[in-house]
Amino acid sequence: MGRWEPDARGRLLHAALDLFADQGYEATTAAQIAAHAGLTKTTLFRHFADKREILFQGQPALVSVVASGVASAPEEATATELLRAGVRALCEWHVPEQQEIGRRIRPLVDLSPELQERTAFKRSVLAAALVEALHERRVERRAAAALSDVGIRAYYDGFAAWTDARRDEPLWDVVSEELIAIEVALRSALGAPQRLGQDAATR
Amino acid sequence: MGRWEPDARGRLLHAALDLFADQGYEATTAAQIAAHAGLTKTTLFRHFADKREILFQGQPALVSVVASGVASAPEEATATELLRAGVRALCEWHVPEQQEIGRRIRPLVDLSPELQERTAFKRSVLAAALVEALHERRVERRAAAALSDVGIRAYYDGFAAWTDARRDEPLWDVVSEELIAIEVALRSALGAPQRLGQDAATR
DNA sequence: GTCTATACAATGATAGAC
DNA sequence: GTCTATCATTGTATAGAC
Repeated sequence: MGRWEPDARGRLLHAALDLFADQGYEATTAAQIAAHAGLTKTTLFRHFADKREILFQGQPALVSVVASGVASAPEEATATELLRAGVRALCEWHVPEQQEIGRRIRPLVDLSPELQERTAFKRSVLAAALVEALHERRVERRAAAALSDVGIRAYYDGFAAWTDARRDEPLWDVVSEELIAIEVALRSALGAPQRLGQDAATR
Repeated sequence: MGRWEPDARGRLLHAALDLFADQGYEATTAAQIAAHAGLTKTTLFRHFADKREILFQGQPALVSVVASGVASAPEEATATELLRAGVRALCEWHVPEQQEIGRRIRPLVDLSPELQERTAFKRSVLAAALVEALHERRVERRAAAALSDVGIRAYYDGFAAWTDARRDEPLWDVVSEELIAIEVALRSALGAPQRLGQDAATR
């Protein structure tokens, strides 16, 4: 044991979640968060580049997770199989504790444009990493880009559904279903043109 | 004529572009920009919510542009036709002058995480608006979401190609080609599974 | 190697005068 | 619509403490 309480980052995260829930994101100052974690503002900014990053800690790792997920797929994998491998790796990186954290973060993001901005940025960085990974496995550029959008959407929408669900279903189960559903919907929308407003299932 | 030079927003934009090109985005203060436009910092922030927004002025309009583009498509339009109508409306909203402005903004964004963040946010807001518009035209939720991603990607990538090109081709021509190319690539990737690493065109 | 104290520049908000 | 002035907060930089 060192001279300081351990896990400064974790304490800052929980202090932030508590204070944000009480006062809202904007009304809470960095100094307040630091104080609640038994630290000073200076130390907070030694651990996190900015106030928002407290809530997104760990996410930088996702870029390499998705990359190695795709890279380690079987040699003979098709483009959609490579996509599944990448998205699956993302899902398996998450530990059950993040279900609870995600549940607490969501309403904060919904109320704060600043947090929405950071979310959108992280998503775009992750999507770009997935495009690169697919392209390196010889998926053509445009296909890689479009498939990446599909996979990232399944991941985010699936993650939201997962944090909402009380059951402790694995994240990948939820996202995998979402991914398949999107692929089906897209194939049908892009395929033989169908008139809308009719129930396609009845034909 | 009033007491002030007209078009404060336009003057601020060009002052910002000049100073950013010289000193970089971060090294340029809001006060400097305001001074170069013959204004004060206070007035700058009356016109723009923050420093970044100087470069993105006008873009809030795109949300309603894409919505009415989709809404005013023919009754019998298919999902992909609705998508094209929305993206086309976006393209036709842009005036040729924005080709030059886009050319000057891009390198700034490439160097500034802060601007990348704002870009990603605008993109996500636009994509969400497109999803809503498609859904209101009875495109199923997941198909609307995935098609929106395709359309927004075509729009952004096409816009980048358009600003790079010296020719004065209409933006929609560039984006339309991109959109079709993505649809083709995606249909092929999602369709009959194909092994990679072979040239599909030679079969 | 992590924490703290202090000082500092810049953003962005606010109140009141012209 | 613009200006002056003041202000809290973010985030940085530096120096040193344990």
